[in-house]
Amino acid sequence: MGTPLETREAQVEEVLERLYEEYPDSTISLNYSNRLELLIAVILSAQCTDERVNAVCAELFETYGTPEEYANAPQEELAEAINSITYYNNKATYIRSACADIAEKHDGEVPDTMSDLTDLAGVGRKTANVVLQHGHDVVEGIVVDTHVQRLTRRLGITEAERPEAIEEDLLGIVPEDDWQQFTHLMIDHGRAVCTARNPDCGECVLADVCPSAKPDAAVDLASGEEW
DNA sequence: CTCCCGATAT
DNA sequence: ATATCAGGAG
Repeated sequence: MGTPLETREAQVEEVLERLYEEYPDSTISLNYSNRLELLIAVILSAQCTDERVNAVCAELFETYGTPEEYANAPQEELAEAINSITYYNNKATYIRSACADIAEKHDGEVPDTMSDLTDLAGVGRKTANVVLQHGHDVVEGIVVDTHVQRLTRRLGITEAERPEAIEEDLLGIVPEDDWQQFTHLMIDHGRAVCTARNPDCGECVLADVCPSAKPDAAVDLASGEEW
C-alpha cells in the first residue's frame, strides 16, 4: 500500500537495498568506446530510447571519428545520418558546434568540468553529469533524467519539479557513495516496472514503501489518477 | 513558456 | 490516436 518510512533517508536506504538486489548489474546502456562517442551518444539520447541511439551510433561511429570530422561534416549529411533519432536537425547542429569547440578550444579533448561541458551546444546539466561520471570518473552530482524525476516523485523522495531542484534534494538525501548507481537503478526500475504510463505496482518490490503504489495488482485503468 | 520530432507501445 | 522515450535552447 505505501506507508512512507520515518525519514526520507531511511526510505532511500530501503529503496537502494532492494533495487541493488533487483538490478545487480545496473549500468549505462549506451554503447561507446571513447569520451567523444559517449558525449555524442548522450546528446542523441534526449527524449529517445537508448536502443535507438545505439542502433544509429553503430554506423555513425564508423563514419566519423575525430571532433574535426564531426565539425566539418555538412549539416545536411550529419542530419541525414541520424534522422531516425528525435530532434535530428537540432542534434546535428549541436554535435557540429560542440565538436568545433572541442577541436578549437579544448585541444581536441572532451572537457572534464561541469562549466566547460555545459558551455558546449546541446549539453545541459544532465548530459554533463553523465559524461563526467562515465567519461572522467568524476561524481559531483546526480543524473536526473525523466526516469529519476518520475520515480523520485512517485516515491515521495522529493516534491520538487524541476530536474535541478530534484538533484539538489537528492544530494542531501542519497549517500554520496550511491550517487552514480542511484540513477541507474531508477532508470532500470523505471523501464521495467515503474513505467510512465502503466506502472506495474503489483510486481514492484518498492510498493510497500511507495506512497503512489496502487492498492492491488488488479489495476483500474479507468481511474483518472495523476502520476 | 514553446519548439524540436521519429519510432514504438498502448 | 496519443503518450513517451537517459533534454536542451531560445
